[in-house]
Amino acid sequence: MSQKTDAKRQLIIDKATEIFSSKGYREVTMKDIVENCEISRGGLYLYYSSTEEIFLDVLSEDQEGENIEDLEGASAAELLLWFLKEQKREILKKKNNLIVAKYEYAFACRQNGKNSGVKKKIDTESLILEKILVKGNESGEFVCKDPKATASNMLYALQGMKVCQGTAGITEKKVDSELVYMMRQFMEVED
Amino acid sequence: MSQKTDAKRQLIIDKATEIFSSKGYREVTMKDIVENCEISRGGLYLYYSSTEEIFLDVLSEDQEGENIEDLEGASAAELLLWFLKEQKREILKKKNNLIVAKYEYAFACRQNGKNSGVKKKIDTESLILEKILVKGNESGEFVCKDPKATASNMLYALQGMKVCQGTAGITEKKVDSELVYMMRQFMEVED
Amino acid sequence: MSQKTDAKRQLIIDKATEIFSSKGYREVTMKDIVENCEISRGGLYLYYSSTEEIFLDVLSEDQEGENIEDLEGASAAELLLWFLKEQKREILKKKNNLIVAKYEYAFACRQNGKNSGVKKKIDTESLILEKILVKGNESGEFVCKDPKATASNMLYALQGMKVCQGTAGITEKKVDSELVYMMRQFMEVED
Amino acid sequence: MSQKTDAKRQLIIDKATEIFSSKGYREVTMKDIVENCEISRGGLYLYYSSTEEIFLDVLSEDQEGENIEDLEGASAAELLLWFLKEQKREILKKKNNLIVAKYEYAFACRQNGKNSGVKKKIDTESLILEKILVKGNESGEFVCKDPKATASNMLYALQGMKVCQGTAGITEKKVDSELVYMMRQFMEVED
DNA sequence: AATGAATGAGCCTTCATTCAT
DNA sequence: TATGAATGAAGGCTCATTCAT
Repeated sequence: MSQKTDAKRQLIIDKATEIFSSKGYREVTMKDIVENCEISRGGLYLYYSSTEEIFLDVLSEDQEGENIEDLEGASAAELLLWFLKEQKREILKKKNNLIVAKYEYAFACRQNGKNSGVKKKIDTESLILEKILVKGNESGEFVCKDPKATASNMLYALQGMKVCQGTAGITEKKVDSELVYMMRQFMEVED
Repeated sequence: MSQKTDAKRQLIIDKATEIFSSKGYREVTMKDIVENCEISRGGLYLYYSSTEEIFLDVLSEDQEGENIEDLEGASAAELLLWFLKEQKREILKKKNNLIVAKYEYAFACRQNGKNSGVKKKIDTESLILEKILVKGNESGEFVCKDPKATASNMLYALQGMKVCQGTAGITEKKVDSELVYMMRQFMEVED
Repeated sequence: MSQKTDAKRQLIIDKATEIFSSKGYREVTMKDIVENCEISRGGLYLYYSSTEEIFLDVLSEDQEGENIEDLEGASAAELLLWFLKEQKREILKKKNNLIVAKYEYAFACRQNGKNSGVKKKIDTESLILEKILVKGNESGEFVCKDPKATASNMLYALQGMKVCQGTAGITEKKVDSELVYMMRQFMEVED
Repeated sequence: MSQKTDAKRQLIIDKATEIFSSKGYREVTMKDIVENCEISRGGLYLYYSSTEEIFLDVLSEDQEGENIEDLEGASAAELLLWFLKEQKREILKKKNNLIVAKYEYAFACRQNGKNSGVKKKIDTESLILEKILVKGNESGEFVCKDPKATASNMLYALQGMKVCQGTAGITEKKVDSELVYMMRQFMEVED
């Protein structure tokens, strides 16, 4: 019954998302998962054989639906705003915020010599941002001498905010002012 | 004998530093420590009663000697260079790099409602950097409209690089170009 | 399977009863229990998470079936004999005698500020005995001026014998002569 | 330095008495002793090599000075009062009450097949009490048909009160009324 | 005599994983 | 598929006891 199976799998992922979001990655045990999904110990192993496997599915699920908005024909400024809004949403998300879990997972991968996909994700985002900046330059919306460097710098700052959210915490106001600061480097922004 | 005791304690901290640096914070067990220091299970408990206690001492030790350089009478540019050099050193440090462990600890603290001291450290660094920028403005070395915002932005970017080092990895070249990018915002930099 | 589970639980209680009866309460470890039931270290924790929990179940089990006899319509003398016979049985019981364990547990509880239930048990027994004495007075079987005080005194003496059994030991003959002594205070007893 | 040695030994016994009185016998560790006496771990072993050894010395010390009163030429009633007062004192003693520790020790001994001396102590007390009763009979102070049985019964009741003190607790009023009840069996007592 | 660091055994508890049903 | 009892390894912690100084 693939359908039934999928429903079960989905249930696991949903509950696991909550768990990873509140406990991070390393702390979560198979027991945690079992006790929160309506499933038996043995049953869970029919679907997943480690917290890592589960986490990877949680991640895929989490990334789906990020690009839902239709941005065909959008201006560079619109694209940029959308991009930063997404970033802001991720940083400030109250429920099911996986930032800490992601970093813990990435740390664990690096220590085990595995590839966590973080590098790839950063590279992708970097490219997107760079393209947006280039487009803005061309359309005259932005004035950005070195789009590559600017994109890179922005991404590091965004990562800094994310990690800050997982440690000291960060307020929406702070995030906003940081985003404004970034944008001012290449465009006019009203406060 | 306090001297002997201190030597032992130092040995523990030294070995623990290596361990935390290679395994991060969460994964490390008292057993790991025991097996790497020439000490017995019970013996370790004479000095420390948890990995957290050990880690906190490792941190103190790690932070000692950061400010050794004599910076009396230095110019703003010199101070800034020193500050960034310290940051760069921390990011790229090959041996005993505690970045990952620090973040894992900070994450764990946040989850347990403890204070990891990260916020305080960031605030302090932010203040230092801001003062340097103000000083540079006054001496005419820098042109920086909003030192507070600039300092904040730089620190996030630095944090981003640190966390990147713990996940995807980062090259010296990349760090350098980021630092140059930052500095260009308020001063002339040759490549 | 609840049935299978119950069987296991019963096995644990049975073995534990033997252990507590031979080692008392304080000395018994989870390891002792594990090694005597055919169960694994972790397995035991599925049923009980401390020796105290196990002991409390051992006690309940031990007290079941104490009141089996049908005493409806019995005379005061019959009731008294039944009561004392029960006490005698408890004192002299060869197998699975939990007297020492009970006292050790009660001591431990007192030291920890917990309620061991001993007081309640004594109060209950005191009341039962008193009622029997009153009934005997009314039916003319006994002549007992102060049933409350007599009941209290008898219970202390019985407790004294119990504790004596756990320390110096006591013979059946001795118990019998004590019981006879007590009864003579308010009724005719042939040797 | 036998003198110095004795002082140290005395210190150990004094502190140990407090400890045994608050923790009972089984729970007390060599560590407890060490930490409460001003002595080193190794030092303690120069005097005693187990908690049992220490406890036995604590007991001897505790029993010394029990018979200080001069009872030469006392009447049976006086002797009895003195005896019961001593018992009452032991039961109600607030500070350094070793009742629980004694029972725990006696239980432990019985389980190990050792002789705890409890039996001997009871026999001795029984004999003393019996002699007092006989003497009272002869002087006409008491009317007690079977002094042996009465003595035995009284001692069990006293033991019952002691053990009760260690478990449920007992009030002075209760002890008093029990003592009065006992005495009424063979003498006139005003309330 | 005295110290207290050091040892290692022993018990506690939790967890990933298996397996009979 | 699904269950959940059972296992045993792993790590945490404490304690009696020893030993170099």
